[in-house]
Amino acid sequence: MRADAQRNRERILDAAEEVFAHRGTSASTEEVARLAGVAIGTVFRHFPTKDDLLAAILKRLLARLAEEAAALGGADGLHVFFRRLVEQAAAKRTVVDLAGVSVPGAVGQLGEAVGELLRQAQAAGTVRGDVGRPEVMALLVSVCQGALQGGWDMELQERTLAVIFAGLAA
Amino acid sequence: MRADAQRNRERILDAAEEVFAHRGTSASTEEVARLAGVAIGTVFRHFPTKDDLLAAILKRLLARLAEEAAALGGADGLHVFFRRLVEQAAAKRTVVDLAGVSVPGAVGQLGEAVGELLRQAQAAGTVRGDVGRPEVMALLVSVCQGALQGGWDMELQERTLAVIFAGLAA
DNA sequence: TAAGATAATGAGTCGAGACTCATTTTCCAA
DNA sequence: TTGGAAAATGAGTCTCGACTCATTATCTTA
Repeated sequence: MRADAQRNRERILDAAEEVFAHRGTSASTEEVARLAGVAIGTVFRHFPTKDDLLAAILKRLLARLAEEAAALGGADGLHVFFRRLVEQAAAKRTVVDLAGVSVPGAVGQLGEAVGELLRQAQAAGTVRGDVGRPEVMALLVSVCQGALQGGWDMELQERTLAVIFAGLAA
Repeated sequence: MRADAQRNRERILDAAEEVFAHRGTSASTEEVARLAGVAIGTVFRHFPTKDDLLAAILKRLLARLAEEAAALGGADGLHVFFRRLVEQAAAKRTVVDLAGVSVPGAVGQLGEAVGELLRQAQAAGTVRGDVGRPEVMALLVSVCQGALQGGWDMELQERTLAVIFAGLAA
């Protein structure tokens, strides 16, 4: 791959992440191109359809989250991760909007990391033993969606998470 | 209002609810007209913009939910309502998609009804006293969103709600 | 029942945004 | 350097869906 192509690909991904985070996935490809400082044709050379572009940034986002999750651990790693995700969701739209797009494997990777956080929390006695990974993932997704939608303030976020943490607690 | 106009208005609302529930709010007005057995111009005579149509069915939906909530009560009325909402969300998309549209008053009405359910549950000792209406509403919205997105099966739904109920429990 | 008001019709306008491609520019290997 | 392959450009095409309006049909009241 030529050097300029590589560079532009990165720029486009960065711009897309920014634009879609603020305006939602219905923002136009044109706008992404403008922010990336690139012609629209260039965007479509790298990502033949808009969905390809969305899938690419979703993959990046999920990988990044999985990495973050993997870096945490201990008794309250799961709690920290929960809180962090919700904060991101409230600020940006991307992760949440993207649920329609499918990126084989990427979700699984995040699931693994969350599963590990859950295991550690259970080992530390912070979380009940009979809670499974699926419902933790479901709760994560739900709360992100809710936070995005409702535009929660800090207090509401705390109170809502408090209920969920209480439900998870041993 | 002429009799035919009244009849068509109802047909359009019913059709819109059906169409948007299945295909999401991005379904075309054309399709609503087709299902209602009416020309597209008729839809726009009754609802000048698509948003007006969306607002109208949202208002109906919220009123219906508020009514349902008001009809419940007792120690586990809140739990029943939770479960019912989540089931609806998993089957239809409308309520959830519509979060962008605003219908002054309608949400407040639902909030009242849920607040009453919460009060009764707390009086019966089924729910902790320090839980407030805002976080209950937030949880409701979140779980509906999550269920819609994730296409939860029965088991996942139960397990997820179990965590939340445990968090609410006294 | 007939006139006039109200409503329905649906082909057509308009704008937006995804995507194309002939042309021009940039890179890089020899 | 330079030739040719790879990439970028951006005006233009195409589709889709919201919305309009001149015309036709239907209701209702006197």
